[in-house]
Amino acid sequence: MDSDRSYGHFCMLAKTLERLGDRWALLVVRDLLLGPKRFTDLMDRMSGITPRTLTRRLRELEADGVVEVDREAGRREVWYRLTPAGHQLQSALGELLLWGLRNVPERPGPDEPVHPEHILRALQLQLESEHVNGGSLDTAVHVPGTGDYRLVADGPQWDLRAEDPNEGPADVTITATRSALVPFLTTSSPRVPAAAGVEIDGKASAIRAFLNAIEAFPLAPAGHSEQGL
Amino acid sequence: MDSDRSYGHFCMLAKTLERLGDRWALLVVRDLLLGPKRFTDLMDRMSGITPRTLTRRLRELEADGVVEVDREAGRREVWYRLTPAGHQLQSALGELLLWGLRNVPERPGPDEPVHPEHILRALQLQLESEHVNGGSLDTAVHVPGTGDYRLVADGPQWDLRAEDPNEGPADVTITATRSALVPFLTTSSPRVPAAAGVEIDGKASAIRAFLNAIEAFPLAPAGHSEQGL
DNA sequence: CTGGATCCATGATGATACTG
DNA sequence: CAGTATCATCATGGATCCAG
Repeated sequence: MDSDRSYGHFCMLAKTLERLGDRWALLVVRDLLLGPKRFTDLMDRMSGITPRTLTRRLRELEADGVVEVDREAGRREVWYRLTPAGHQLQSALGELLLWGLRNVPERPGPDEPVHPEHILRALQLQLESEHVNGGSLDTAVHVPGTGDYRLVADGPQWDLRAEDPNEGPADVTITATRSALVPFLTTSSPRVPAAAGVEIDGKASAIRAFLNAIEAFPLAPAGHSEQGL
Repeated sequence: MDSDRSYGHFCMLAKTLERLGDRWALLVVRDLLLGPKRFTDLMDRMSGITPRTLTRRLRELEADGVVEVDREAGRREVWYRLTPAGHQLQSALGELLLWGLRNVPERPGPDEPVHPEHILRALQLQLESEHVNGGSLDTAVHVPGTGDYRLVADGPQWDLRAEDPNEGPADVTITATRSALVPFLTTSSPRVPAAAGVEIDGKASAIRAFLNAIEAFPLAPAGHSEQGL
C-alpha cells in the first residue's frame, strides 16, 4: 500500500522532481508552452505515449498546479493549458534543451517522428544563446495542417509563439510541409529552400537576414567538420 | 527484449530526458556539483536510494558522459565526479530548484532527512535570484563531521563551494551541527543564533551583513504572513 | 569497513483494444 | 474526441548477502 514515490528529503530540487520527474511529464509542459492543446493534440506531439499515461500525467500536473483544464459544458473538446506556475518552467526547460543541444551527440534518425514546434524551439534557444542579433526580424513559419508560428527577433532576443490568425504580415514567411521543413532546418548550409521544397517569401534583404541568422543552427554534432561540402 | 526507454522523438529535450530523466539521476548530479564523492557519500545524501539503483544510475551517467569514475589501483575508495558536460547541468538544476522554491508549497517535515548542502544551495540561489547585494562577504559554514563550505558573495553574485582545507579565514564563520543549522536557516526571522545552537564568529559588521542578507531566504510558503511572531 | 551483487515484491509504464 | 479496460513487461524498493 505504500506507494511512496516521494524522495522524503528536505530538498526543494527533490520536491520539484517529485512533481515533474515522472516519465513524459516535462514533455507535456513543453508542448503546452506554445498554448493550450487538446488531448489529441498532445497525443500527436508525443508519439509513443499511451492515452492512459497521458491522462495520468495531466491529472497529476493538474493536482500539482502546473496544468489547468478547460471543460465547457456541451462541448466535446477539453483544453489543457499551463498555469502561471507551469509557464515558469520555461527557463528550466530551456536550460535542459540547451544542454542537450550541446552535449547529446545523437542526431535525428531517418524515421524519428518530429514536430515543427520542437525544432523551432531548439532554433530559438540556439539563436538566443549564441547572441545572434536578429534586428527586428519577424518571421512566420506556416506548416499547413500542423500549425503557424512566429519567430520574432528583438536584437539578440528571440521569441517563439503561435501565430495569431488575424495578425499582420511578417517580414519573412516560410511555408513548408512537416517533412520538408525539418530537413531544411537541421541540415547544414548551404541551405537551398527551393530544392528542399520550402517556400520563402518576403523582401530579399529580410530573407537574406533570416538565412544568415539560422547559420548559427548547426544541428550537426559539435566538433564535426563539414563533410558534406 | 525491447527495453526501449527512449522516446524516439527528434527533440533534443526528449533526448536530454532520456539521459537524465530516470529517478534519482538528477539528484546524483546535484550531489556531485560540489565536488567528487564516494559511493557511500552519495548513499548518505540520497537517503532512500538502494545501492542497486545508485550503481545503475552511476553507470548510465558514466556511459552518457555526465559522470567520470576514478578507480585507483590499490585504493579502496572509488571516487565519482562530474565531467565538464555534467557541470554544465548546473544552470538547469538551478532553474528547477528555483521553480521549486517558488511553486512547491510543501515545507520540511519534522523528520525529513536533510543535508546542509541542499539547504545552502537553495540559499545561494535564492539570494542570487533576489539580487541581494552581498558586497564581498565571504562566509564559511562548518558542519562538523559533515563538511565545510564557503558561500562567497561578489556583489549580487553568490557562489557556493566546498571549502579548501588550507584556505584563509572567512569574514564570517558559522559552526553548527546538522540538526541545528537547518532549523536556523529555514525558520523566518528573527533568527537568534545562540538560541538555535549556532555559533557565528567574525566582525560584528560582517555578521550583521550576513544575517541581513539571509533575510531574503524565507523558506515559508509565499503568501503566508508571519504567524510565529 | 567500502562498494557493490542477488532475490523477490510491486508499482509504473507500454501494447492493444474498446467505449460514452 | 477523450478517454477506459485489460494484460504484459520493466524499473524500482526492500532486504539480504558477499568480495576485496
